[in-house]
Amino acid sequence: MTISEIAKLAGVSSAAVSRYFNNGYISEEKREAIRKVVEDTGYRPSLQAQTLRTKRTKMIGVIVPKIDSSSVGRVVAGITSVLEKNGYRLLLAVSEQNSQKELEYFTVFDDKQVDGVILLATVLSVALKKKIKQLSVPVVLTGQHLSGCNCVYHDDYHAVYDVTELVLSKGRRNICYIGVTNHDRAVGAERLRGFQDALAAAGMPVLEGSTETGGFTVASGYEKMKELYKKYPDVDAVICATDKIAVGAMQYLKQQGKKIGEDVLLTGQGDSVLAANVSPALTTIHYYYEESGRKSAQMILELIAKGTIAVREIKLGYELVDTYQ
Amino acid sequence: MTISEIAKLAGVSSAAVSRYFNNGYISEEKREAIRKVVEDTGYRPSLQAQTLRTKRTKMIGVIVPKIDSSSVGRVVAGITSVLEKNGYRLLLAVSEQNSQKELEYFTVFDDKQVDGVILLATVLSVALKKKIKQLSVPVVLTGQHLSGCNCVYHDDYHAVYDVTELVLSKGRRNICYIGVTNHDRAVGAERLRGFQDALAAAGMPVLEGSTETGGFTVASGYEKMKELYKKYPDVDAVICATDKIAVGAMQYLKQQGKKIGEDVLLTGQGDSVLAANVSPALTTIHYYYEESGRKSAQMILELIAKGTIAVREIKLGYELVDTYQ
DNA sequence: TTTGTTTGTGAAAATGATTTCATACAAAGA
DNA sequence: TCTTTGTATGAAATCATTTTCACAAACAAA
Repeated sequence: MTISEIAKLAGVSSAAVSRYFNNGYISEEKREAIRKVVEDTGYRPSLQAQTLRTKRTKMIGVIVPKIDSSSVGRVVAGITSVLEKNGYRLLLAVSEQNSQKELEYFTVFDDKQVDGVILLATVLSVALKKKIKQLSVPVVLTGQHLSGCNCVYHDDYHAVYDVTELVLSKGRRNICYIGVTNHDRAVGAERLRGFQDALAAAGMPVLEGSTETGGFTVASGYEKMKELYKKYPDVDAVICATDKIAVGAMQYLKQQGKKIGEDVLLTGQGDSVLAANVSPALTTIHYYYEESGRKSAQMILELIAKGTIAVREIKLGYELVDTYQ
Repeated sequence: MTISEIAKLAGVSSAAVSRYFNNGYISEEKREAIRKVVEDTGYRPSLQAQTLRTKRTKMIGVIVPKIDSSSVGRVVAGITSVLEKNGYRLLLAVSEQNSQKELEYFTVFDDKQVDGVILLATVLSVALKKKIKQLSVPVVLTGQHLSGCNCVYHDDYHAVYDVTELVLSKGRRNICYIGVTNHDRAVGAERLRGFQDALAAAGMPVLEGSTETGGFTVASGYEKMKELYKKYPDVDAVICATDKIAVGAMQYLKQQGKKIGEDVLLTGQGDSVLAANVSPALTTIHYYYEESGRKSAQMILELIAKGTIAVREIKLGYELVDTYQ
């Protein structure tokens, strides 16, 4: 079924049918005739043809570092909920934390494949930043702050600052930290800085070699905890950059006979199902992942609708989930 | 940059340029001229126009019940890996376990939006089955068996049969079961049946009210365990349909002072990160989720390439992960 | 020499919509 | 009365490609 067949059946021109669908001028009489034919035939305009003509694909490209992650899942859920209400669809690309792939997907999306791109970023390489600036479709960055670029991110710094203060307030003094690469500004650099500044503000030195850097996995948490423990057997608290890392650390400490929550306080971040169900449950930080997804989606739709708007950088808050009360 | 501009620059017709890209007849001389111009301009054909003309979108629609799930994540990762190698992209739709939405997405995808659909199914309603049959693009069903329909699924029945035997072999006799709705054939009905048949084969009765049915969440596992415990305070093993459910059950049993792995054996399914990191680690079943994704993707690409082929129903195996040795 | 096959070419049709344009009528305002 | 404005219409152009078609040339087989 094409628009001209519908037009013929309704006794009007194809332009009239197009106007019928796009709120153009159309008399009540013809509107009714078209409505009837459309209803009878179940006709729906071809999206491909619309796209070719209007240059709008009604799709948003979403690039995620990995799919099997609770934080990513929550952000995507937020994005989906907004896009759906607005008749947009989500084209998913999984970069597998490979910056080369990330760039490739950007190129693919630039090719008028999508009307906008939401990037759940980890590492913002120079090449990536450059690409973002020169992309022909609007971009929203989620999870990282990049000044001059539309983004929605979390207050990682203050979150970790607060959780470190919390640990200090419980009298802990031998505090270690397990984080991730500084190339990841939000999860790596900012969280570490929050830890360091909170210690400094309390007049405590950051102990030599008391911070370790590893990957995003349980296994990495385990390994890094092992190394810390060699250097600091009297460690009484460990702040971790993610829940998974904290769970790995917990495994190692338990093996050493440490009682978590008593001998050693352990904190994660992300408020995942995992954090709530290890025992004892992890003290963790709840970030508003769904909200960041919703905000990102709203922002990209706004950018598409209004062309360029003033750059907005949205910082979301957090909640402390304290299980050691 | 359009194909005719390229043609003009290369001194050939637009048809020649099209043939250049699509392996049609073209002389060495012109091929070289076109190659040069294409290289200089960085021209890439418009996907929208190609789609309109060829009716091929180079996209596969993937419908998932939810995104924040480790099993779904793993299947999608498998799908992505195969699609990517073949120049296809993945259009993701999240049904949020809402069968109405599932149907809607099917309709949207049917509209020549995608070249094929992979459905990670939970409940196969009559309406859904009907829709699958009459869809104009090929469909592959993942995670559920539907005879006469291309599908990739797991041997849920024997997996649970085996794990139940394992529990029996450890001398347990008061065994309960927490599952999910029978409307989900694979996770609900088949797994329960495996449990029941294993008991029957061992000459044991399935105790009155010893099987509970709830949702897919930790909270549901907790609640259902509570109810079972009221009826069977001397329960010595609980088989659960998923890891999350098992973790919920574990929480309740621990609160009752039960030692997991001694007083009560507890088994989950899915071999998730969660299962490995609660303590004690859950005995669980590893299903080949990534493989099911890869197989599904291969199948859908084959269906697209060759038109209809003989229906294939692929059953994948499993591994027992026994932590109570 | 004729016939057939393979290779090569560009003009033009086709894909299915939106949008521009030219035109027309009626009502409102000056 | 004359001009403006808003509503309404369909023919035709447009979007960027692939595909069909008609036609040639080259070469082999009959």
